[in-house]
Amino acid sequence: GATFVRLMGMLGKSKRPDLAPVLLQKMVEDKCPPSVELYTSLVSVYTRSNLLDKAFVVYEDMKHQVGCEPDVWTYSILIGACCESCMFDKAQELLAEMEQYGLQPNTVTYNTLINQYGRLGMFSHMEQVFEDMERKSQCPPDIWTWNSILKSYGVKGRTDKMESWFDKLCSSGMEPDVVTFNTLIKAYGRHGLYAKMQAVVAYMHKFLYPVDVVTYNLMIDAYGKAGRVVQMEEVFKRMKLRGVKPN
RNA sequence: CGCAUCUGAUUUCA
Repeated sequence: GATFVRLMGMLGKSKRPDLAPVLLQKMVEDKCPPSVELYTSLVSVYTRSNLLDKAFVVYEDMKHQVGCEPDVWTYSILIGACCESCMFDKAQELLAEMEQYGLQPNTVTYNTLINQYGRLGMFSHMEQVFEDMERKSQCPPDIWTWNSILKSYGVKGRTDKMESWFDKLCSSGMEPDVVTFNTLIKAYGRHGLYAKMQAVVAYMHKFLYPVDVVTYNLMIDAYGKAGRVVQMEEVFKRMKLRGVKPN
C-alpha cells in the first residue's frame, strides 16, 4: 500500500498523470486495497499537472468510497489548486464543504491560502486569513505561515512590510529558520538593498543560525545579476571559508 | 566518492 502511494507521488512530481491509471490497474491486480492516502496522492498527481477536472472526478469518487472519504489533506490540495488557477470562489466553496463534513481546516490548509493570496499580491485577503488562523485554535500559524507572508511582501518589493512582519514574527515567540533568512536575503538582493542583505547574514552568524548553500547562492545571484562581480566572488570565497559546498 | 533516504498537502521560480 505504502509502495503504491510512494509511486503515485513520484508520478506527481515527474508530471506523469498519464501513468496514474496504469498504476491503479496494477494495484487492483495485486489486490491492494485503496486508501485515503492513495486516492489523495492521485488527486495530487492531477492537480500538479493542472488537470483539475480529473482531480475533481477522483474527489467525487472518494466521497462514495467507504473508508476513503476526502480528509483535510485532500481538501488542502484541491483548495491550493483552485487558488493557483485563481478560482477563489471554488476554493471558498470547498472550505465550506469540508466544514459540512465536519472537517476543520488546519494550518497547512490556511498556509496554502496565504501563499496563493500573497503570490498574487492580494495582501488584505492574505492578512485576513492570518487573522483567522490566530483566532481559531486548530490552525495556529507556523514558520511556513510567516515565511509565506515575508516572501509575498519581499518579492513585491514591500520590504517595509516584510520588515514589520519579521519583527512581528520575532515578538510572537516563533523562531525564524534558515528559510526565513533566505527569504529576506532574496528580497533584499532582488531590490538592490545589498547592505541589508549582508546585515541578515551577519545576524545569522551572530545568533548562530546555520547558513546553507541557498543563502550563498541567493547572494551570488543578486550580485551577479547586478554585475557586481567583485562582491560576488567575495561571497563565493566566504562560502568556501565557511565550509559550505557550492552545488 | 558512491549508494540509500527524501512523508498523500503549503514557504522552494536557488
